[in-house]
Formats: sequence, structure tokens, C-alpha cells
Amino acid sequence: MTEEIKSILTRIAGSEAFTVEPTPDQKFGHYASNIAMRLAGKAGKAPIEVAKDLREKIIAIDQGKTFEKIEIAPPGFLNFWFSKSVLRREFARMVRTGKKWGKPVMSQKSLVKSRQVVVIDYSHPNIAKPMSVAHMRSTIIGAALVNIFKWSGWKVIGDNHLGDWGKQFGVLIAAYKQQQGKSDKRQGTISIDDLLKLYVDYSARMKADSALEEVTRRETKLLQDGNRDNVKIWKAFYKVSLAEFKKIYKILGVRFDYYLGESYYKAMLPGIISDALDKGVAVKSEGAIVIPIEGKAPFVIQKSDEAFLYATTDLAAAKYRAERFKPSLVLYVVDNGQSLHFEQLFGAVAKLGYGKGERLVHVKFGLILSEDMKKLSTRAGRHISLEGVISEAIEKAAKVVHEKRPDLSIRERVKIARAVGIAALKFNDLSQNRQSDIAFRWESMLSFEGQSAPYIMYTYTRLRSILRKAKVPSKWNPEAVESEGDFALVLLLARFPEALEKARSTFFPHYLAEYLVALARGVNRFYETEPVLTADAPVKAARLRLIEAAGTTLCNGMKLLGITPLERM
RNA sequence: GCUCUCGUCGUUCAAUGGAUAGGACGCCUCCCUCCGAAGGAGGCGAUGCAGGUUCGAUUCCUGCCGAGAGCACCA
Repeated sequence: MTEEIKSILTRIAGSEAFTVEPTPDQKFGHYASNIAMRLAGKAGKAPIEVAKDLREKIIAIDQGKTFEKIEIAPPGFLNFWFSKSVLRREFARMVRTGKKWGKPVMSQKSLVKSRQVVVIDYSHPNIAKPMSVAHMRSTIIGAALVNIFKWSGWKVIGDNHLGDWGKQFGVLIAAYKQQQGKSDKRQGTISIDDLLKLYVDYSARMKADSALEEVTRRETKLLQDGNRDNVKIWKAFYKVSLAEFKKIYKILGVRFDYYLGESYYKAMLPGIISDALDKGVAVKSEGAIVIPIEGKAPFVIQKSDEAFLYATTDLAAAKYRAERFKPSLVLYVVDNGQSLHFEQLFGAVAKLGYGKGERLVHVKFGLILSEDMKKLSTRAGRHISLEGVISEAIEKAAKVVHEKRPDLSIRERVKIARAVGIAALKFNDLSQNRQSDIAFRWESMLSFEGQSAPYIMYTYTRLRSILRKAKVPSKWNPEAVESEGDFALVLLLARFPEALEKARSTFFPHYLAEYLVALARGVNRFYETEPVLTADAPVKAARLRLIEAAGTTLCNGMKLLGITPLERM
């Protein structure tokens, strides 16, 4: 509907930059434009005068077909009210589109031809460490972006770039070997928690004893050179960890197309170095090999002991992805703290000419901080396990469900608690601007009221409940919608495609989350004031259709954010 | 020291140049005779400080105060 206004304004005023947006208040109309204020400066006229002029021209062209009313508000806003016939047409279009409401319309042919490819690199936990709440953000934000891009018609490659290579394994292998040496207990099954303990203990001792640091460096190099013992130990750690991660992904409902971890690229690393040297992009410096980046610290791609770093791996991954997937867009869903690394990486990729024409974006997000706003870190032992958080969320949800719905079977209550707990957790993350840090607070993270996933889910179940009581008739007439409440809901539903597109193009899922909250609120208001089941037959038929459209939209929106819609709760 | 990010009701989060700064939690008042109160209606309540640009600034620029992150061989 924004487009409709934009095209009319463009026809009249040319290609001047202006905005058309939903109004902050119904009394300012349905949509408003700032075009008159934009044009006023150039025309040398008062914005109000320009607005008056535009209004006359639009009315002359439109003849009342599209707009019921156009008003001018100081200091020069043009406020538009769509005519009832346009709103009914839009409503009919939603009903016709059905479950695909919000999907961009594309013919099958143009879809195949123009289909864009995006690689989304997300989650990437470190092998041998339990996934923490910090990895959860990348996983949840990444998964939402995967869904949103897929729904928008893109070909999506979801890749889990596991941290399964590098110095941390030197630490672990050194720690592990030392422990083996001490107790002659044989290599039994090792859990991921054992690995964490090994890592934390050894790191602490390493701080006090620099000789241990040296051992670590040696073990890292041995692993990278393919030493049999070290590779064997590494493989065992890998297996244990991945099984653990997959358990959590299953609970979260997240799937990856690929698990191309850092180790996957190890054979390509020497080639990257020689390529960079051959192209004259990299130089030797202080014994290491670096790629200088203007205005920034140089990008070290080989250490002075000839070992590789994750910078090297990231370059190899960038090259590999460009060649294999030919994406037009690559998203790295990684926390803010690594901004410099990605600036360096993108600079280096450009110099090396990998993936020409593709856009690389660091989709950065804030850290999850502890309640005292300090950084959560594995090394400091302040680790909060993701599994613990998830089960606590589900437990808390279960308590509420048992209280509110003792009439349901235990089995169903368990199912509801699971869906609600996980949704609350995800939504807490997705409803916030991803770039800001968020404090780890149980109360807000597990909120079941107000601006939360359960609020949206609950709204949906109420819609479903109405639709269970009355079948949606196949015959209906959009002319039957008449009240302000009806039209307000139609307008709200009409904004879904725009909210979705904003979330997609900016890579900020919270635009979609916020929209869903607004829609849920609109729906709750709607059936507070507009009778559905008791309305006259034609109105009832139309309102049932409206309820159905709202339900579909909520359902689609929730699924995109990774929330499982429930029939009742 | 340098670079980047961020300071919004008591709390937490929105608002990337627009209208009376929006929601949620908490607190106060009211509402279950279409579905199901995990709901709805109303009230109280905020842009760190000082300048500047603009018709218009939470938003852009400068300085100060405060918080966080990063600054080549960790990931």
C-alpha cells in the first residue's frame, strides 16, 4: 500500500527522495508522506503551500478512487486515508493469497532466473566447549534470517562454521596428555563438561607458568602438521562435542545445510598464503605474513612459527564459498567484539579478488552480559550453560501451564511448556535490536506476559478457538466489512509484507518481532470490540475470513522467528 | 593513548531527520452476557550535560561526563 502512494507521488513530483509511512496515530490517516517538506526547500515555498498544491493534483488524478480523504497537517505532512473500496480490495487479496500472504509475488520463471543466493554463517560454537548463551544469539538470529530469506524467495545456504581448529586444541591436547600422564586411568568416555574443565584448569595454570604456554604452542603445531596422536585426540573431542550440539539444535529446531568447520579448510591454507604472496597482497613482517589494511592493524595470516590462524581459515572459507555457492550475499552472524576482524577480512578478500561482486556483511550483535553487566567468559569460569537455560525456561513454562490449564492432558501440557519456554527464550532475543548488549536476566528472558512470545502465541490460540467454533464459509463478501475495527485490522495485516522486507533487507529480525507484537495487540483489540460469532451472517462470514487472515499472518510470522504456533495453550 | 559502539520513564526495550518520544514489566482504577483474563480500557512516568546544523534532532556535527568492546602472530 506504501507503493501505491509512492507511485502516485513520484508521477506528480518526480524522483525526489521522500518517505511514505504508516502514521503514528489514526487521526493522521492511514499513511503519511513528508514529500512536501522535502520539496519546499528547492521550490522556495512554504511546505504547507507545496502540500496544498500536491493535494489538489492528487485529487484531480485520483477522483476519489484510491483515497477517501487527504489532509494536510503542519508543518506540511500529507495524510492519506484509503477509500473503503481499496481496503476491501486489499482484504480480498489477502484472503485470496491465503497462506502465502507476505511472500513476494514472483512468477516461477523469473524466480528461477533471478534467484539470489545468500550464505549465512551462524552459530559456530567451539568444539570441546559446551555451547553457551552467547552462542545462542548467533544461532537464533541466524536461524531467523535463514527463514526470512528463504520465505522471500532466496536460495539460502546455512553454514555452521564450527570452531574446531586452532590454538584451543593445543591447550586441550596438552591438558589431556598431562592428565593421562598423571593418572594411568585409560581413555574412557570423556564428556563435554570434562573438556571444559580441562580447558579452564589448564588456562588458569598457563597464566602462572609460561612454560605451559610453550607446550601448548607445540601441540597446536603438531596437530596442524597431522601428528597421529594429536589428530586422534582431536577427533574424539570433535565427535563428543558435535553430538552434544546437535542435541541442542534439535531442541531449538535449528538445522544447517552444512557443517563446514575451520578444520574443513586446513588443506587450503598454504594455498591461501602463497596466493596472497604471489598477488603481492601479503608481505612478510616481523617473521609473520600479513596483509596490510589501510588505516587498520595488519591482518596476520601466518604466524612467525609458520602456523595458521583463523584469519587464514576465514580467507579460505570466503574463497571456497565464492567458488562453490556463487552467492551475491554472505552474512557472518558474529558478535560486535569481532568488528575489527571482519573489517580486516573484508578488506583482504577485496584485495585478493575472491568472490567479485558479492556483498559481505558482518551481522553483528551485542553480547549477553551477566546481571552485573560483565562479560560472560568461558575462561573466567563464568559459563552459563545453554542447556541449563533451556530447561529452566521449559520448567517455568510448565509451572504456568499446569496452573492455567489443569484440564488438558499431562502430555499436551508438556508439549505446550516446551513450545512456550523455547519461544520465550528466542523471542526475548529476536525482539531486541541485535546490536545492543543484553543483560542476562531470567525475569525478562522468560517473560510470559506483555511484549513476549507467549502473548503472540496466546493471541493465535484465541483466533484458532473462534475458528473451531464456526467454520469459515466459502461464500463471503468483502462489502460486509464496514466498521472502523475491521478496517484497522485490515490495515495492520497489510503491513506484514513491508515489515518482513524491512527485517530482511536490514538483517534486523526485531522489525518482524515488533510487527507481530503490534498485530497481536491489534487482534486482541479487534475481538474486544467487534463481535464475530454473534454478528449477522454476512458480517460474520467476512469477519471469520478476517480472523483467518490474521491467524495465518501470525502463524507465518512466528514460524519465521522459529516459534512453534500452538492450537491451544 | 588511539579506534569503534552505547547512554531514553523506577526497570527493560522501541523510535536511523518528522506530528503529543512508543510498547512491556512494576504501581493505581476499571472490565469476563461472541472465543479462552497468558486478555482488554484508563492513569502515573524518560531522551546524561553544553553548544551547533535544520522548517523540524533521541537520531546528524563538536566538546564534556559515564559504560562497554577492540587495538598483528587467541578464536
